[in-house]
Amino acid sequence: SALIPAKYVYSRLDDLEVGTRVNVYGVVVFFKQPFKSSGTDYCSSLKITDQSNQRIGCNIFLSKLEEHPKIFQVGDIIRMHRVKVCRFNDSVSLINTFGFSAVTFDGSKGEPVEPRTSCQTIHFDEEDQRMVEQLRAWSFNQALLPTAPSVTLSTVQPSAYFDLSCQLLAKAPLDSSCTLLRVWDGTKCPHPLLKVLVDPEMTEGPSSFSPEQENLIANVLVYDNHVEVAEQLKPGDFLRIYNVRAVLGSSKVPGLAGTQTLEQDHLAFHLHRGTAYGRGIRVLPQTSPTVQELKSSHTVFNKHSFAQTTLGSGYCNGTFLLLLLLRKSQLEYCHNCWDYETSAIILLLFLL
DNA sequence: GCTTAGGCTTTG
Repeated sequence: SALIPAKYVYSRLDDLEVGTRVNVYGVVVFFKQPFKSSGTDYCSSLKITDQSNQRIGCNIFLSKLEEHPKIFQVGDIIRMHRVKVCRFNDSVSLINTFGFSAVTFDGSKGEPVEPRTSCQTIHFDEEDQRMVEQLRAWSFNQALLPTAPSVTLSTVQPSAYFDLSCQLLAKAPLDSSCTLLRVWDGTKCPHPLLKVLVDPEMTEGPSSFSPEQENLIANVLVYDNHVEVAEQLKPGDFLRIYNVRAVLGSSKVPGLAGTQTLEQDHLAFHLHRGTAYGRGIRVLPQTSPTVQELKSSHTVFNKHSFAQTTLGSGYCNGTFLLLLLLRKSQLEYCHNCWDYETSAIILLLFLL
């Protein structure tokens, strides 16, 4: 009867028989955010392991992005129902089949066991609770979770590849294959940050910020396949940008008909084309520990909250810009500097 | 309509 709850049996990863359809639990040791395949679906590519120490590759094809497993970092735990065991070359891999479902969990010992899923009605019982806790304990002993503190704008080393957790403030397409994401994480980068000149008309979100804010904002250039993902992002979103590269030195920036000059010795951030090394962008939910941490440990999100920096309309907008302009002119009078940003503010004042 | 990808020796 449909009223009898399903009892799921989970296969160990060293006990997968090619051709069968199984349910599995595993710790994520590698993953790519869903990307467009050359077929009709998005593909999530990941590798998992369990107490058997086998490492099994999985490919999940689903047309709807929201149905893909919500994997945020290596060490996350994933449960998959109805995957087919395949053989590719000489190794066993898993692929989703009809009725597939995936649920993920934070992999840290002691964290509450909260299933992450887009599905409203998931099966989750005491056995699942136990499975997650056992995998967490095992994974902790195997040191499968990243232990080093995450890299921030204040600790990033030039020429490093790293995962950046941040808030998106504004974005602008620079050309057909490159989009600028203006982000901050609440920390101050010790290196001067690359400035990018963009057409305010093309910018989503504020097109200028106070000088104090500008000092905290990193410009991330995302290329090719990431442009499409960037289009879906909204200013205010919390993001993790995977395998972003910090580049110190001169940077050629596309846009404004190629007029942007090289800026020497500024730190630029690039998300290169492709999905190698897990390159990609993910929106983090408000409930994620990372977002909670960003909000609580860095007062910048409260002091200069996004709502306050977002330009409204009419009178308030004009007042905000006027104050911004006055503050800018005070700050810059001694430098005898009247930059593009100031000109843009004046232009906007006239338009309002 | 029943494939798609099958990490990875990055770099505008």
